Amino acid sequence: MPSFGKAGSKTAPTMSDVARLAGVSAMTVSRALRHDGAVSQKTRDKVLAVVDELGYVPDQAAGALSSGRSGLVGMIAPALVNPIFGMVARGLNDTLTPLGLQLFIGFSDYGAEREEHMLESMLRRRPEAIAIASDSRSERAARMLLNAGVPVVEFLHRPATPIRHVVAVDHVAVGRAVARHFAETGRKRLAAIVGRERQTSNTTDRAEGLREGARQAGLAPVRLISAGGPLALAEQGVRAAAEILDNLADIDAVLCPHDITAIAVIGELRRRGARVPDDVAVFGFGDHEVARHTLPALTTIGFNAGLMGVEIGKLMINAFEAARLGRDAAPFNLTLDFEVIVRDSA
Amino acid sequence: MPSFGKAGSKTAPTMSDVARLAGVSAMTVSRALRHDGAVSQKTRDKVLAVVDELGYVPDQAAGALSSGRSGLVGMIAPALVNPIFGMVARGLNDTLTPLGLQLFIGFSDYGAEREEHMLESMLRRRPEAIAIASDSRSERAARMLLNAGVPVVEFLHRPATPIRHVVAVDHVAVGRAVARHFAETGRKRLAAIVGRERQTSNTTDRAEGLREGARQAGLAPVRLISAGGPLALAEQGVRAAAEILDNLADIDAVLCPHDITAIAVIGELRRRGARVPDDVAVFGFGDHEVARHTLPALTTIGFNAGLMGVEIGKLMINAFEAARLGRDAAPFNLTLDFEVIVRDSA
DNA sequence: CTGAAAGCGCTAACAG
DNA sequence: CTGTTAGCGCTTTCAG
Repeated sequence: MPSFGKAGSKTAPTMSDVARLAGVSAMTVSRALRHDGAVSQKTRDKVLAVVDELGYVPDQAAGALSSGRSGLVGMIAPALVNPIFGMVARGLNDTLTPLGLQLFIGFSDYGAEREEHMLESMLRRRPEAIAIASDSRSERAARMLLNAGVPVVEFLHRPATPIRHVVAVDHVAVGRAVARHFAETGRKRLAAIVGRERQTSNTTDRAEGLREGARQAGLAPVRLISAGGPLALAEQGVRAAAEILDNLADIDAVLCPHDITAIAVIGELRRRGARVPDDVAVFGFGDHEVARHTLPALTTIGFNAGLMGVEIGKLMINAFEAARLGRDAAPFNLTLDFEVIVRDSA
Repeated sequence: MPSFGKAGSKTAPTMSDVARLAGVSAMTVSRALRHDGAVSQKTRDKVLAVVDELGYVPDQAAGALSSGRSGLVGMIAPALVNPIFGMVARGLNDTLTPLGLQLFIGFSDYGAEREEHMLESMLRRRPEAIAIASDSRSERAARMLLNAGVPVVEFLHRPATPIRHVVAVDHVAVGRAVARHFAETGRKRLAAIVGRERQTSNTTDRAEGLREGARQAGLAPVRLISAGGPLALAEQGVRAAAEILDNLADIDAVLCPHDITAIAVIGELRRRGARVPDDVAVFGFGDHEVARHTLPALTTIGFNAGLMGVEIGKLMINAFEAARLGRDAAPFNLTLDFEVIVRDSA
């Protein structure tokens, strides 16, 4: 009777346990399991039978250490509860899985400090590529990204000085498109809800576009409503609606950071007696799956978040290929289309 | 000038590089970095200075291999886009972070096969604990969980035969509570939207409770509407509403698997001329942040998903502690409270 | 408080 | 097609 490990011990079987029972070397087990190199069908079958019998699961930490490939791709996003990031993650994951790569996700909770921490713990795992959507970023985090030595893809929002690759939506253009819609539908005094004060983010970019558009259309200057802090999406809407009613009573159109926020704005506005869109037109962002079902149905901006994930993945694959050939992939800058979806709220 | 690695090479600095530059042994660097054992303040400072200068980031694969601790906790959930899981992840993550553990998340997309795959790739990383919410589960997956050798916490739904620990909501009780509400508000013919045919899941459990409650209240037998497949939440609602209008015209109350589904049901019902709640009362699940803001505001079931994550984490910590003492943590079975939140849709 | 030796479980690079 | 040898970069264990 073959023995491996101490009898009755709970330690997981190792590759040499499998090798011994299969009557081959550990190297052959390794090859059989990875479909690497050539292993005769007969040998492979025997190995796989033992693997199955033992319930052997290879230890990837050991494999990673030895091969220098962690099999991990990191993604850092501001929040998991924002479904846009969930969809991006899904698209990215689907693109990476066929390559044997796993997606490792971290949330920064919209904080530069937390993001920096997340990034550092992610780097400890030696990811083979990094996708990151930053809301704000510390200098140290930027430096880490620059020196990561692996492909970095910033997404959703194009930073002023990108690390290298970017897959984004042109948020300024979104803001302009929204301004155009508001102008065409007779709105005069626009407002935009933005995150708290920051260098620049997608909400401030859209606000900037809205401002430009408003100016061009000869409308009053756009008012900014700060949602303040990393609040839940709906909570931001409640605050913003209160702000409009209490301090910005002349506003007749508002652009929200997210559809969920827009729904809350509408709800709160209505609760306090204002009519939507009659008194205030409300514009969402993201075309969340419920946007078409609410009353009023949301006028919003749609873009393909899943595709965004897929494109991020393709960029990474491309960069891997370039690295394999000893080159650096040229910085790639992809702007995804968006769509103005006019429904009933604006 | 000290040298480490090949000049100009892009390989990340290792612990011995740090050690050499700091004039100490690698072991001392290791200790200084982990605040483990005793290192004089002076030595520690010197080490940290070098670490900073080099931008050294320890390789956790090596650490994991050597220490036998991966620093990872795995979580497997059906879908990332369902915000309930995002909130659980957040609570769990917050509980684990202070212990230096990272959460590694995988999505099964509501498929047993995918779940099995996810679980296997997760096991390769040797997680120190596993949280899993299964919609359906293969036998092999169940075996893997049983033999994982680390604490396993099943959550959200209590399976018929739990692996060990469970943190769940009593979905049958939820169903009964909903039936009670429907009965008290004069509804006679109830329906429940459930996932596709499966052994048992939280939607089928709630349907079961609804059925019991209806029977007790002397109402007609509950009709089941199969949402079919791993559809998006809203899409399920659209299908279900169509089913009601086309084939179940006498239904006057419906329980939905999720608030997002409920919103879609209401939207579609209304689009096709039915009134909510007058013709059909619609009950959601989850108390999503928008539930209180929609028109009509959603009547739904609320429970604290973040707390669920926290409790899962506490259970794990408890199990770690037990293991440290050479014992096995007794199976723990936690049922979280829920709340019937009556608003306008039912 | 610090260091030296040994090895975690795998895979790269050669041999045969 | 298969095996051997040598590490990967840390941490454990045991000395000092």
